[in-house]
Amino acid sequence: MPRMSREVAERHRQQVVENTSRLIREKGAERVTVPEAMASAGLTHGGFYRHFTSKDDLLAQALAAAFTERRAAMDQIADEPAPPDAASARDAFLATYLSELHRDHPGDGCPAVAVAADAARAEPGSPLRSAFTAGVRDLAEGLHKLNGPERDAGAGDRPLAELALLVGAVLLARASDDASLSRGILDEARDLLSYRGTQEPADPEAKSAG
Amino acid sequence: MPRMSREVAERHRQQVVENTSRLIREKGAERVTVPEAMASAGLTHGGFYRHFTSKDDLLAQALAAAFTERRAAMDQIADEPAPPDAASARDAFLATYLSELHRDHPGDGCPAVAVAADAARAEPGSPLRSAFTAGVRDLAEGLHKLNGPERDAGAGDRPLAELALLVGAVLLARASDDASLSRGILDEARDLLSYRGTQEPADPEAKSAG
DNA sequence: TGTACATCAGTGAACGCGCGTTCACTGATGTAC
DNA sequence: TGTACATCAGTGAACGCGCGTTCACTGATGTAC
Repeated sequence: MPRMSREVAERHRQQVVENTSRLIREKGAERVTVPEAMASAGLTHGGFYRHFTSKDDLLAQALAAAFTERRAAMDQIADEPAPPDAASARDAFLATYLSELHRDHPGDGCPAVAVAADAARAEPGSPLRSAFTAGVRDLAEGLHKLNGPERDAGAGDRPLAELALLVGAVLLARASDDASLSRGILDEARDLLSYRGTQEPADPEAKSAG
Repeated sequence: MPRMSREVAERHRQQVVENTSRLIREKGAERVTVPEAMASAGLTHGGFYRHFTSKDDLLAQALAAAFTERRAAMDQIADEPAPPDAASARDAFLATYLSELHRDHPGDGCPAVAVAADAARAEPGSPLRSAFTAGVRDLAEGLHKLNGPERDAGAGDRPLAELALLVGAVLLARASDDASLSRGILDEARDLLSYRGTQEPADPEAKSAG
C-alpha cells in the first residue's frame, strides 16, 4: 500500500495520536512503543517519521489530547445541572472521579494520574513535561470553576490541593492490591472533599441549600 | 575476584538492596537495570542470581526497605516533642513531607510517591505490588499515630485520604515544570491539611493544648 | 480534460543498542577428617 | 593444628529479544502544463 491521499494520511495521524492517548494512560508513556502506536491505526512502524519528529513528539501530542478531552468532560459536568443523586455539580464530579469505574479503567481516565510519574522524570522543558504542566493548570482551572464563586471568598477554593488529592487517591487505589483498602482510599478522599464542601456554614440552615 | 566470605557476600546483598531502594525512587522501578544495581555495590551483573531470584525479587525487597525506612522516620517525628517552629509533631511532619527538599530529592523521599505508578501497573499479586500495598498500610498507620487520639473521636482521622493528598501533591509538584505552580501545589496541600488540623475546636481554649 | 512527472505516505528490512538471564569458569572459603 | 576437597561468590562472554530510528523502495496522489 504506497502513497495515500493527504486526507487519509491526516486521518491516520489523528488516529495514532488518539489511540496513543489511550495507550499512555493504560501502560504509561514509557511502555508505549512506536510499532504499537502505529499498529493501533493499522499501519507499520516504518512510516512513523513522516508524521512525528520523534517518539517524544508523539507522546507529548497524545498527552495534550488526553488533557483536552478530560477538561471538556469536566466542563460538561460543570455546565449541566446536577444530577438528581448529587447535591451539586461538584459532588457529581467528585463521585465520578473517585469511582471504581475510573480506578479500573485508566485508558479512559485522567492523564494526570496515569502520566504524572513519567512527567516527573522527563527532562525539564521537554515536550512531555510541558504538556503535563499545561494539563495540570487546565484541570485546576476546571476544579476552580466547579467550586463556584461562593467558595472563592472563603477558605474553600484550593483547586491545586484538590487536584492533588484526587490524583493521589486514584493512583494509590490503583496500586493497592486489596479491595477494601483500595475502596477505603477513594471513600476517605470523597469524605475529605465533601466535608470541606458543606462544612460549618455560618447559618446551619444553609446546609440544605444547593 | 572469586569467592568471597559469607560475611562479605551478605554485606554485598544488603548494599545492593539499599542502593536499589534509592535508585527506584530516583528513576522508577522499571528504569533500574540489573547491571546498574550490581555496579552500585561495586559488582558485575553476572553474580546477580546468586543473591536474587529475579529482577522483580530485588525490586520488591528494595521497595519494602524504602517503606520501612520511611515509616521509621515518621515514628521518630511522632515520638519526639514538636520542634519549636511547629505547633505539633503532625505539623512538623507535614512541613517536611510537603517541602521543596522532599520534592527535589526523590531518592531520599517517600517510596509511595516514586513507585506508585510502577505498582499500579504491576500484576496483581506480584511481589512489587504486594510490597507497595503493605507500605501504604504502614504509612497510613503512621499518619494515624501522628493524628493522635483526639482526632479519632471527631471527623479528623482520615489517614488514607491524607496519604493520598501528600502523595498526589509531591508527585504533581515534581511533574510541574513551573516553580510557582509547583510551590502552589505544596502550599495548598499544607493549608488543606493544617486547616483541618486546627479547625473549630468545641472549646476555643483547647487550641493551645497538646 | 489529458498527459508527464515530481512528490511523498506507507512498507519492510536493517542498524546499533541495552536489556534480563544463562553459563562455563576461577579460586578463596568453609568443612570433614 | 593440618590436609584434602567440595562449595559457591563473583567474573565476563554469550543468548535471544525488542527497542527507536534510518533507509531504499513502491506506486498512487497531486501538480504543472
